[in-house]
Amino acid sequence: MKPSVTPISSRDKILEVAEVLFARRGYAGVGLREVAEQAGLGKSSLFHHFKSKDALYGEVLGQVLGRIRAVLDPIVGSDVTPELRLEAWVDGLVDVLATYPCAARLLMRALVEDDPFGPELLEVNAAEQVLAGILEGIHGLLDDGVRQGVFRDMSIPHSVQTLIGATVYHFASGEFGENLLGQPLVSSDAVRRHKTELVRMLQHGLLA
Amino acid sequence: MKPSVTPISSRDKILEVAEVLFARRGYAGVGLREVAEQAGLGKSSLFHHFKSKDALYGEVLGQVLGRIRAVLDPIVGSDVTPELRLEAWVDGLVDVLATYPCAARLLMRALVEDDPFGPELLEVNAAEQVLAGILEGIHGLLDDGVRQGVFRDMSIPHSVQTLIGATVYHFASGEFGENLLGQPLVSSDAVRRHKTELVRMLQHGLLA
DNA sequence: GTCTATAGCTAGATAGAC
DNA sequence: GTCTATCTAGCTATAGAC
Repeated sequence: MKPSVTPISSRDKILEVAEVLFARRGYAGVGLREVAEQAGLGKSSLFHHFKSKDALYGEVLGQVLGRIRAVLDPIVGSDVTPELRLEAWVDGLVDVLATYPCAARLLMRALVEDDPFGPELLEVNAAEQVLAGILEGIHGLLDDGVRQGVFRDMSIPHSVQTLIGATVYHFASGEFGENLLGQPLVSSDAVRRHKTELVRMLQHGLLA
Repeated sequence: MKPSVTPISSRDKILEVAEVLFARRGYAGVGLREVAEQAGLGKSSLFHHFKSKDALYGEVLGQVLGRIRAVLDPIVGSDVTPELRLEAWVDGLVDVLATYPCAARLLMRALVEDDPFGPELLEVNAAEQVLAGILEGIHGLLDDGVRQGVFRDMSIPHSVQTLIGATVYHFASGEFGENLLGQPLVSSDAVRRHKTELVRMLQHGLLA
């Protein structure tokens, strides 16, 4: 019998704990000592797997963005009306953000940074590319809808911003959001509710 | 003749530069050495005006939240329909975020923190109170609208989150948002457009 | 691939002269 | 109210033994 928990490589373990820590306290708020401790390694051993803190951060970000893109790409490429595609896009994004609770915070932190992705670094540029792909997808989706007359005329960039804000921020809001809601952000009830509210807002606004 | 630029106290100068730096790089990303330099003081002199970095951060946050609340409180207390009040609320919030470009970033960073406001500290608790007041205002506004039948039935906390995300995130998105829009976030054109898009979304959603 | 040791620097905060 | 000097502790990163 194989062990029920597959042992993972040190590299993956580092990525795993770094993801949690960067999400919780941001790039500058995390020291590699703590990452190493939680990964069960000496601090210096990190540098065997990642050549710098920036590189580690870039890989963490790229990994998270990759998971998101893997969910959204099939949706924007699917063969249904823009209206249904948008609904599925929101549904998929909310699901993936609720599934990986670090994702929203990492992404929100990155988007709010001055220089969104840090230095000119291989790992970092890769992450940027993935994000660009995601944006292209939702931009194209909205554009389709407008050109087919399904969506009203709109400023697509502003609507993309609104979509990001309404979805990513919500799951990035941590304790604050949970206090507001009175329940965990990722509880199945809260997730369902949030989807409903978003879709209704996108379809008909707030008016009765 | 008095000088055209009123000289400000060291204390105010410190708050001024700290606001910019905390907004740009977050609490952990800013060192007091840099704050002191930009304020034209030695590092130790900061501790004469603020007893710790936490206290300085708390005051910066409280000041910014105070400015926002000063704009929104009269609006939620005004004597018009919930629909018009919500429109004015969005209008006012967007204006104040566009007027003080640090505000959105500081606020978004604070909301995404684990522990939204840091340690149990006098200055920090004050900031929390101001935020609580702002939230109470918008909550009451939405509640009024629902009870009067002007707004559809909704989860008010989720809608508050969506409103925060759609407004605060947008102005906190810095370079990323400007690249997406192709123009400065706070240009009068972009601000006008964003207001229009938000109000239309809140009123009628995206559908044609 | 992991370790100890350490370099070189910066952090927040304090003491005490002026 | 501002300064210099200093403390302790943290940081990223490297060198080199095992």
